[in-house]
Amino acid sequence: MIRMVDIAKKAGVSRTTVSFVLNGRYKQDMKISEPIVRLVLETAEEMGYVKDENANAIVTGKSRVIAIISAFDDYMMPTVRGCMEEAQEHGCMLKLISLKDGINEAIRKAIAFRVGGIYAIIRSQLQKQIDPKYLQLEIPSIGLKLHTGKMAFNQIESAKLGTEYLIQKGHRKILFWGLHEEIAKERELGYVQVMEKYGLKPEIAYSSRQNGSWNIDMLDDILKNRKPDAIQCFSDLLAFKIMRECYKRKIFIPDTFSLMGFGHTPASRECAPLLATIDEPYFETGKIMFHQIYELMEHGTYKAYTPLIGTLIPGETVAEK
Amino acid sequence: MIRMVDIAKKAGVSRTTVSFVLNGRYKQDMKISEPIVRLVLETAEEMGYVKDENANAIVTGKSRVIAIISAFDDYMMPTVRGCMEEAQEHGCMLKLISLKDGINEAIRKAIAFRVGGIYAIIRSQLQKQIDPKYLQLEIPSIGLKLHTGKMAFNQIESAKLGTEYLIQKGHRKILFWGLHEEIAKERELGYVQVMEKYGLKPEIAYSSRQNGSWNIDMLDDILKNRKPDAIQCFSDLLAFKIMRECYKRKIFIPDTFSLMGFGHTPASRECAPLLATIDEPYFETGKIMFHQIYELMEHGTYKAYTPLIGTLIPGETVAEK
DNA sequence: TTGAAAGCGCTAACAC
DNA sequence: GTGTTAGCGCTTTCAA
Repeated sequence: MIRMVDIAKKAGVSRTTVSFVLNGRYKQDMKISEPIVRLVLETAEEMGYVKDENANAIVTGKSRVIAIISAFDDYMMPTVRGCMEEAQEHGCMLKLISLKDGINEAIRKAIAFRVGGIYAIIRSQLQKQIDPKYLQLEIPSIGLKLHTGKMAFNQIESAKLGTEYLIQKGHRKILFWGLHEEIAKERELGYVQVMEKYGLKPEIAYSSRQNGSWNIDMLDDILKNRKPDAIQCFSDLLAFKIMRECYKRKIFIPDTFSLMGFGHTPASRECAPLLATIDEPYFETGKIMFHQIYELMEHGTYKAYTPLIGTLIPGETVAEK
Repeated sequence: MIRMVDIAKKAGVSRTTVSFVLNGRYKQDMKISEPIVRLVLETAEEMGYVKDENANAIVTGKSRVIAIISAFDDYMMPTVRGCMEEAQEHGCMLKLISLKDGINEAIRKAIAFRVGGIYAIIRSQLQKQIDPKYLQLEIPSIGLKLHTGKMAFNQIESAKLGTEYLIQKGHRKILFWGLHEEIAKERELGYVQVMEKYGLKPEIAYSSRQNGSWNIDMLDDILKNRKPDAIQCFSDLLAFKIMRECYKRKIFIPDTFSLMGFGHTPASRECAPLLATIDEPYFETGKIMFHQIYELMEHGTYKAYTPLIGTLIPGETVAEK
């Protein structure tokens, strides 16, 4: 591996000169003659010099590495990619740390590598387990303290898009199929607000959790008795369950009723018929994550970003009425 | 950040002693008294000492960081997770480098951080673009040189599982729907071998690429004239396309014909009806990736692993005949 | 403009 | 068993 001294030797200048040139400091403090600057730059290039960022970090005490601590569920790749690409744009790198050995061990690993910042995407349940000594860390972090680091996404406004779309397509009797859980409730709120805005009566059905999935036993009752024009689901996954049940019963969508999901999950792009849904901007979210932690690293503070609003993805499950 | 000297001072011993104790070297070369060992260990623990891995890497010239270079497509999260978890098991960390700025810039970044190893998951197209100077790198790497780093997966044997399953379910007239491309051809081979083993006549249809997807215009002809009991697709994505076309025509699956995919993509777990398919072990693949690069880092060589065979995922698209 | 020298946190050879 | 010392690749202060 070629070092600064090697360049200095070959170019016939001192190590300091090389350092100054390579760090662009010749423009400010130090005035180094144009030809020498060029000579050094060319020699470095020609020798294939690549600065050792670790040595650099040790001496400056500043690292451009950001640790992401998370369970890295399958759907998170776009988020990670967004964060990573934005990081690279700013000369930073991402180090991934899994929660496999617990949150405290994960933090320890981040410290061991003296990362410049930590972004944790973890449940508040885990936040509570963090060893207090890690909460007054010298390393800038987001997501370790309770109720920080929630990814910025406006559930309410995003859900509204779906309801607006259904109404615009001529549906009036729209049922929201939700869950008694925080995020589902926010989406429900968006639905209710739009319905009321149009003077329509909100109708809501709730599933309960049933070993990892949700129970949709009331489907037959809903279709036979409540007969909605359209069903807006709090999530794509629920919509898929409904689609499967309908397929079994040979009930066609959107012939019998229109269907709207939420999430724009990979399956919504492949299923038959293609599911109308709301895209959650995971990639953009990753970018924002980076900007937050970067601001914190650079200026010691970060501003809460305006939560993102999703995008309506029209599909084949919504009929024109 | 607390350092070794701080421990030495507090414990009243020398820096060397601390270093030896903390690196477990007191067991071999140096004999350090039991009470001192304990004293040092306790002091370190109590002061919340975390060794600086970067400083360590600089002086030993060995880094336990592995760079993964890839486009990080959405489906790759399980692979990354498998690799990461296995890495952590062995005290290593993963650094992700995107291909956003090109393969050479990605390699440069890996070098800049003096990573211990590089695993690139890139197309041979990109491998050809690599600056030759990076091919005689001092850093152990897999996937940079042409035709290395292919993830270990036995397409042929995995595809066989699907055909065997269809036959076992009573199907005889099975059509393989493939593509004139390498991986699809391997899967086709598996199908052909099983068909011949049972004395059945292989029948194959080929799609051609059509702006990013595949054309399935021959579907009607196949259903009307060739009338297969079952169709085995070279990939889930093709199966989904077929399912969508059938839905439009109100042709039911598996009533009219059985359908088998390949890949166990997220959509296959949600679509109506649930698609029978072959699981590609991405998580396991990630683990193997780690072991390969780790072996290379530790012993300068790695053995080709026996390619993994997928797992049959029964679904609702295959009927009992 | 340039060079010498100290220092970042750590390892390791060597003498005590 | 323990302390001294040099050195890893880099930055940065201070003189020249």
